[in-house]
Amino acid sequence: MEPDPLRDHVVGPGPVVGTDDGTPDGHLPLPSPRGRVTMQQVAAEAGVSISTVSKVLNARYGVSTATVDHVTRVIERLGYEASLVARSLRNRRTNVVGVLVMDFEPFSTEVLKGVSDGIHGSGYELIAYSAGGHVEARVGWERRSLSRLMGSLVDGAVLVTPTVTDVQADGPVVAVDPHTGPAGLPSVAADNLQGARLGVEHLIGLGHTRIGMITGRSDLLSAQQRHQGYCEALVAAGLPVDGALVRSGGFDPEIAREAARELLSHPSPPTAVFAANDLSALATLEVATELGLDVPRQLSVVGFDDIPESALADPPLTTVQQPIRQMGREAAQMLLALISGEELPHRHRTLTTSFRPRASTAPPGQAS
Amino acid sequence: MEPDPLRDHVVGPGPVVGTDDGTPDGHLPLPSPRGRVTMQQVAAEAGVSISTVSKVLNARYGVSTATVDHVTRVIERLGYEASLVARSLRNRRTNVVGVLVMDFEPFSTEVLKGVSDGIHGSGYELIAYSAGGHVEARVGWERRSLSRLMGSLVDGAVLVTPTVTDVQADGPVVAVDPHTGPAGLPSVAADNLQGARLGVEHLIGLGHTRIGMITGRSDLLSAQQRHQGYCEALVAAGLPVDGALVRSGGFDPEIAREAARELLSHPSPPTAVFAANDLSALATLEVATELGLDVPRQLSVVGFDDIPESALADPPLTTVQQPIRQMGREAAQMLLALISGEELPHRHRTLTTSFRPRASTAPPGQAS
DNA sequence: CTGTTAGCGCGTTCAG
DNA sequence: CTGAACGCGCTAACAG
Repeated sequence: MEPDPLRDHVVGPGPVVGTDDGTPDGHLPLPSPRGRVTMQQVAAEAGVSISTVSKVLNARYGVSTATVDHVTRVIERLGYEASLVARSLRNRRTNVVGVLVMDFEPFSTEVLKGVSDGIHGSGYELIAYSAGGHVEARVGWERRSLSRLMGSLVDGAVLVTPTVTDVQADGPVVAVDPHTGPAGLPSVAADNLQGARLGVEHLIGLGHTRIGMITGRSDLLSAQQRHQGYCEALVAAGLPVDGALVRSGGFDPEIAREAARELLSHPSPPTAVFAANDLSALATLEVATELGLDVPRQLSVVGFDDIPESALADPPLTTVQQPIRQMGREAAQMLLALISGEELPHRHRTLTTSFRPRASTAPPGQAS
Repeated sequence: MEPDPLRDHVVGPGPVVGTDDGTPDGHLPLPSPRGRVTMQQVAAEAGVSISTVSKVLNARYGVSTATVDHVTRVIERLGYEASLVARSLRNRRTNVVGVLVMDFEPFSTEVLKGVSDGIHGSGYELIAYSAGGHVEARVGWERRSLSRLMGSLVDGAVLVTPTVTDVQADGPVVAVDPHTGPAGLPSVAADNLQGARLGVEHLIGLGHTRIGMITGRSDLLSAQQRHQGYCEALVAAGLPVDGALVRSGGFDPEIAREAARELLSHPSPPTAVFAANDLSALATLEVATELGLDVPRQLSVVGFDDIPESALADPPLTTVQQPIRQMGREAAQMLLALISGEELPHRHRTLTTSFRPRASTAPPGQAS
């Protein structure tokens, strides 16, 4: 525990680690014995055959204790570890589950944490994969990812906000915040309809009558339901549903920013905005600041999700909480059940949402 | 945009998707032609050979336009996508970078977001891998993970809070929040020493004289430096450094909770606690609540990290901010440079920290 | 008890 | 212009 002043103890630049066996131009990537230790090398070093090493690794019967000991020692010394890839190619089972996301943003990473919780202690390892937000493949990324991973790298997968509904699951797959349409995949979702009503009713309760909305990715059930909840709450309060106050934000900060700009530049702008997710709400807050609008005195903003970031906003965002992390946990449990061939008690799980008042909402017209 | 009332449109339980071709007991996992579409099938369907399909996929010369067209169509129709695993095994390059973490907790997921930002538009895909917090392998998990992935699945890796220093990098590797000891790996870190001083000086400035600390994982440079900063700040203010007020929390909520309990049950307990990371600080807040202590009136708490969750705490946590996400970005850039064989301008990058006052600190003795 | 052999799915020569 | 053959690292049958 003796604190030692090692900082900046830089031992010279040294040779860069990079492509040490310079394969000049991707011309002939010879399988030169690089850093990776393979079974081949272990076998050679130990003076046994490859299959013996394999047997030792997998604790198969038919190997003398002496050999086991010897090989084990060599493995230790060489720091050998089986290549996940090679093993996956050979075996049907990999003991790895995947979380497939379009991008690593707050929602998907919260789900990831939940899935991580959910598989804890199950002996499974976890891989999260993102196709990198390639623009060309915004629709259908999950089919691509699934094809690339499922059945070879992972035993099952959790799909976060998939863009299509007809993902022919070649294996155990669970969707979180699923696509709209006849429920195909087993899924976990929040009660978006009720949540949206909670959020909008709060604004109505404060006295707002011109309430705008920035909607989400129109292909997602959640986005549709949040929009529907918005409409229902307005109707229930006897307020008109004005299409001019609704803009699409696509669950995307950039698009939402543009939507907010349009909404707030309206001749008679809304005094409150309900955003379909927190990222859009946060974007709205930024736009409001740009336009010199004071939140919440001149503009109220309500989000949806309650991602951790929303509390960091200025002002802290009033939002509708959905238990994202728990959704991940549930999805993990369903997935594990599917993998082990169990019957699911329910193919679709809906968790309740709750209202989280913070500081981005207030009664209208305090500007005067 | 027509909201449609599809919720709970459950189309009956239906047969579970599970192990459809029931391999009874893992006995003989025959390579039965399962869901996954392979090149073999594409070739058969298109009436060409496998290699032709491969050439079409990789846009190689030597295939007639007609064939290309035909094969492409079949690929489309079958929804074929090359298996990442098989391809990785064959090729040296995979166009995938990895983020290797011990566990998916707030810090590592923030780094993940940063890396994701950093590789955006580079054409690389991103995989995050966690060995699942297997208890047996708490030390040395990174060597294991690295061996399993590097050189076959990923072209390079970002290691988050590695436990050992001698990771013989068989390839491009960058560490975030590195291990203590002579700087081996290229790394990205925050100025922990200064940050810790900022946090403790704040407490001293408020008038605290009995300031406890919950330290971090003693093998990490960051933890050591934060402890050192704590000591230095006390000494600089002429305060005694009391070992009885220091407990190890190991950057782990459970351990930290225990440490906090001990610290606060001390005969003459500290009036303020500086925790080596936010997770520990959050645990301390919980313990304080359990013990009926009012924060910040009876106890002040300062954390370190500024993970998004810290603002959600009750009360919102005063902490030292380190730019975690940016650290991920920097690490990604360094990694990409290493992969493409460039020389690094600097092997070690240190980012500055800043103080984030929130509501978990106040002058001492307001309880009276 | 140990070594040999045959692929897993794909990319890449090298002959037809 | 196309197809057969080989090997990436590993595992599971089958011989020795």
